[in-house]
Amino acid sequence: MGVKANMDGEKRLIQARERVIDAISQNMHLYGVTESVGRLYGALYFQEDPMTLDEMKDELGMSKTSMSTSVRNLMDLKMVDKVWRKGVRKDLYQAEPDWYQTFIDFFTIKWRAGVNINVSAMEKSLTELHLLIEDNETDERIKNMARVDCEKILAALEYYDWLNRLVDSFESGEIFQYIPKKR
Amino acid sequence: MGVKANMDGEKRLIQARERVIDAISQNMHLYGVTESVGRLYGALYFQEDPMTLDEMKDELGMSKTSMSTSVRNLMDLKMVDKVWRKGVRKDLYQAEPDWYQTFIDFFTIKWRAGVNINVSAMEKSLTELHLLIEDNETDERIKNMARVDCEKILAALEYYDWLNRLVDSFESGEIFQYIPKKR
DNA sequence: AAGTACGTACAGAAAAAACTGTACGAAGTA
DNA sequence: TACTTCGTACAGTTTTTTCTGTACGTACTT
Repeated sequence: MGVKANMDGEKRLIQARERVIDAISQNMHLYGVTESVGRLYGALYFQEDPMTLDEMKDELGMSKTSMSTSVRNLMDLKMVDKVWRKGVRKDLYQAEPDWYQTFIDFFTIKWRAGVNINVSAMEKSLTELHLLIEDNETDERIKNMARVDCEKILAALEYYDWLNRLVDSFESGEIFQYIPKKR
Repeated sequence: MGVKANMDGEKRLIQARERVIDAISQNMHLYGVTESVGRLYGALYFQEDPMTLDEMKDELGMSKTSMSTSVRNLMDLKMVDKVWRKGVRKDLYQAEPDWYQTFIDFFTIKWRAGVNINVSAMEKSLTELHLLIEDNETDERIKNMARVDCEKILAALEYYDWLNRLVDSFESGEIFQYIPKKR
């Protein structure tokens, strides 16, 4: 078997990987993750061993600084873990291989953040609107607008309660009772 | 009741709205939607009547061009509908008020797009990897790597099948059997 | 048919973000 | 203790995205 054939085989392998990595990063980009960060996750996913920052930098042809921030980004999303290996001084990172878990972590993190932002703002505004409605000084027209706004906010809060319960069922794995992993 | 009190009431109302609108736009920003687009959705949500592009432009203090593209953006996400009103020549837009539906549309659109991107890339690469494995010319080391990659891709495809079924349960409303709207 | 209002394509300007290189602190090594 | 190695904070640059103004096609009005 010639060297040429090997080279070719390796090239074909890399190309097949690259296509999938591109798709992964495009996909992640849909949810506001940089394509570079997505490619890094893809590279880590296919890499057999955990990688150091320097290896990532060589693999993606980017600066070490970028690798540092990108990998931290992925860690925040729980898509990558730092691993320890005896005798290795550098930090090692590996991709979380369980995509079910990755999906759940990714969205529960974001959804909970969103719920928190919105619920606290809405509760605060709701209180203010009630004060406004109960205030005798308030113009009747304004009162009516405030009442409508209260209704809208209450409807939204009800939805956020639902979203919270959805997230709970993701986190607890209860969702897999309803939508099983394997058909 | 003095004019001053009215003004004040209106200001308080607007402030309460503004806080919620900010939270909404921050939230939407988490998923890669521009903050301006988010604020526009928020404005439409609280506006009692459907709005024209010119009204939006005045409300947000931005160009009409931006309103045109932003509102189209929101329509693509099914967060805003164009409505028709007798005798009104301008296009009118209103926010979809049902947040359950908005949530479902938003994520099913994105998830389906992601599934399609990834599944087609993975199937193509999977075929190529199988050819590589079956090719006698291929170096054994490469074959082994290809086998590992195949496993990873198959695991991912299984996950995408699950995601597709999850999306189905969102679209059909079946999810509300498991996670009911009201407690 | 001429005039006006409306929405959007497009090119360029402004703003935001992603990325890099330098510098430095922490932690290991000799 | 002096010397490396490593990771990241930060400032500045590059790239990308967002936003605006102009211009034009369509459709309504007179």
